[in-house]
Amino acid sequence: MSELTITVVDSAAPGERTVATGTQAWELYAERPAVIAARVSTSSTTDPQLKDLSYELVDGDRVEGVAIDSADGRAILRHSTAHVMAQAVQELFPQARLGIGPPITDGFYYDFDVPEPFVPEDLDTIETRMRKIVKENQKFSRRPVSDEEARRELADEPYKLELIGLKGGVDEGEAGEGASVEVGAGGLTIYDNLRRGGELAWKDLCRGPHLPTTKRIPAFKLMRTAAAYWRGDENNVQLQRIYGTAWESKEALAEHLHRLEEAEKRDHRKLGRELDLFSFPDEIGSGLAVFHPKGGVIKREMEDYVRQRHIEEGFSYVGTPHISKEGLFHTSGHLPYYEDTMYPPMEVENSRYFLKAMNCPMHNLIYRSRQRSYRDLPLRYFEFGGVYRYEKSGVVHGLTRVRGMTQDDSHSYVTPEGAPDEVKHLLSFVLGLLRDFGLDEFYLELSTRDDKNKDKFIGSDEQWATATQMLEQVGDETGLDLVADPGGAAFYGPKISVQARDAIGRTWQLSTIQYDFNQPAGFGLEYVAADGTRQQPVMIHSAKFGSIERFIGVLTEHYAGAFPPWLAPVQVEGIPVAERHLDYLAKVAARLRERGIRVEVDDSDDRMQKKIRNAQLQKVPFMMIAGDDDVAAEAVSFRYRDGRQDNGVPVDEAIERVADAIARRVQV
RNA sequence: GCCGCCUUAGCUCAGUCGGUAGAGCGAUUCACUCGUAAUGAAUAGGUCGUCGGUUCGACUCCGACAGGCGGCUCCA
Repeated sequence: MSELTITVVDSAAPGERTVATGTQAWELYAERPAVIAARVSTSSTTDPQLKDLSYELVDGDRVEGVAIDSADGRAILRHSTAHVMAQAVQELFPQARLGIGPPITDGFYYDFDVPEPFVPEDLDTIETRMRKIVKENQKFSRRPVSDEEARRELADEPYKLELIGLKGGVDEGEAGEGASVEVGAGGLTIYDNLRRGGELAWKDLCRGPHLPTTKRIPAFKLMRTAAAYWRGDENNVQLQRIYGTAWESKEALAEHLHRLEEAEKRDHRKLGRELDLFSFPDEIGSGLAVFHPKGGVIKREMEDYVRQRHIEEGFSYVGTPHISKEGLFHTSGHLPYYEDTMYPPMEVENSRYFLKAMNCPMHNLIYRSRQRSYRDLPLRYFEFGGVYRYEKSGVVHGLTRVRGMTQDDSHSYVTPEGAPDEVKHLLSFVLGLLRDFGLDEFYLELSTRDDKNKDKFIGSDEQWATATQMLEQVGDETGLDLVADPGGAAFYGPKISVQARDAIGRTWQLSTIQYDFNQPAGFGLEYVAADGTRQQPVMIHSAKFGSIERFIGVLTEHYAGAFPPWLAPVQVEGIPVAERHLDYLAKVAARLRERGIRVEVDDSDDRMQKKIRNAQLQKVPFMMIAGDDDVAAEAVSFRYRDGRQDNGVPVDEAIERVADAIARRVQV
């Protein structure tokens, strides 16, 4: 039994004191957890319930209490729940062999090798068994073992044996955030689940830490099953994975499930149908979006604004075709890397044509169409380029992962010395644009070359180092968090990408700024420098939204379909109280239309309450209602999406109010 | 691409043991003319995803394909 010291933070008498050591401490902890006032957050110390839920963090021989509602605490809770699940699975399916079972964001999973995949009913059975194990209050008992002992004890677990062989090299935490649950690093440990009286119920090779006992799991639920490749490699066998979630209280679990429901309500695929924005007809093909009139409005408004902003920032709007002979993609260097993600080529008059998957090669040809001087630089091209990528069938997802998309693609050609300024300029431009669309929480990601697989990337060590360093510096200057993404670079150069957080806290990779020293070489791009010599420009790729389709999907979820007025497909819905007010509203609507405002008047024979409901469900920002009182006063009555009302607003003022909200691009 | 699940009216979904189908919403028509989230009635609407197989008979069982969903892998 390892040495154990329990330290206590007493809120009444500040300072730590040791209350027990060794076996005595273990017993004290297991039997009377509430006695141990653990090191919990200020808000929790007054809550006896939370105190009771605090648990130990095993770090060598030292034990500290940690609040169960902290990030670390939840990770340990979830990992412990994963153990309980694995125990339940092995009790019910003795043939099941164990993979790994780490905590992830909001939950946990455990992988199993089973003869038959789990069916939904199995989850219920497993969950029931888990509740029994929790109720039994089994003790998680840590036991350091030698390699040999571990091999002997886990002889039936081939995957665990493989992990032992990789001691120190496998990190279960890799699969998600939260506690890093390394197997091995400092010698192996086995966790025994002991029933009352010390009878061994189950064991697992694991570094821990865990809760003291299973009863300390307050609330959990199994979510779904899925297949996953062993150790994440598609050449390996697929194991059956069960996902679950666990929380510090029943309430927290309920809140989590509620959040999932809310997220589901804003799913752009659902809203896209309900708001009649877009569809994916089977007849056209997977991942190929069709925009309906209302989605078309959003797309057009977006594109118009984005085009205007690019022109203001010194870009020239260009246009290029959707297909090209294959030679172009050889010149650019793309073909060997991406042929399997391009649609198969078509043969025409002895040439092979590809649907383009990127626009840069064509922009390079515009650059090369005449001689360029250093005085011309930076030269900036921009277009909405339709590109097609033959994504694997299993990855297509609504508008966020499609096979045909419109990239807001731009390329800046600069002198090598001018590159840092250009990147800086692009970065601030991008962030400004995203803010215009209501996104204002960001962090940056710096994607660099994978130094272990240098052959996957073109260019010299020095080129990569210089470019990477430059991007890093510019990224740092924004003051935003800069997260490293080793190996995530394009084959032609490193990139900075902007990750934006949406209204419910999810992050999306949107803009990318990519440094490219390779395509200019491949295309033989040059400019005449001040000294008359020919020099090679640097090319900087940038997409502000990645793709228009994807961004519309993200915005739909961000706004939950309630687009700000300037983007709303219908900006004003005219609702007559009775049929006799229709003519009056039609005249008001005509005046709105003169101002370029998108207005509809509901002339159906529904009751006004129903019309309001319909407009509300369509998330129209302004409902303009007119009845006898309004007609008499030459006024209208507003109802907004949040239910606010504003009665008897004079027509002139009402029109200005709507026009103003649209012009200012604000949310209402 | 891989694993599992799913596909019935425009939408959301029922459909028992293999004997060719139902509801609500929506649509259409009629009546009602109403002050801030659903007025009432009637009518229409289906090769049960597609193709093939088993069967006297297939929405139902089997297979292939297409599309979708959840993951894995991938994401220039």
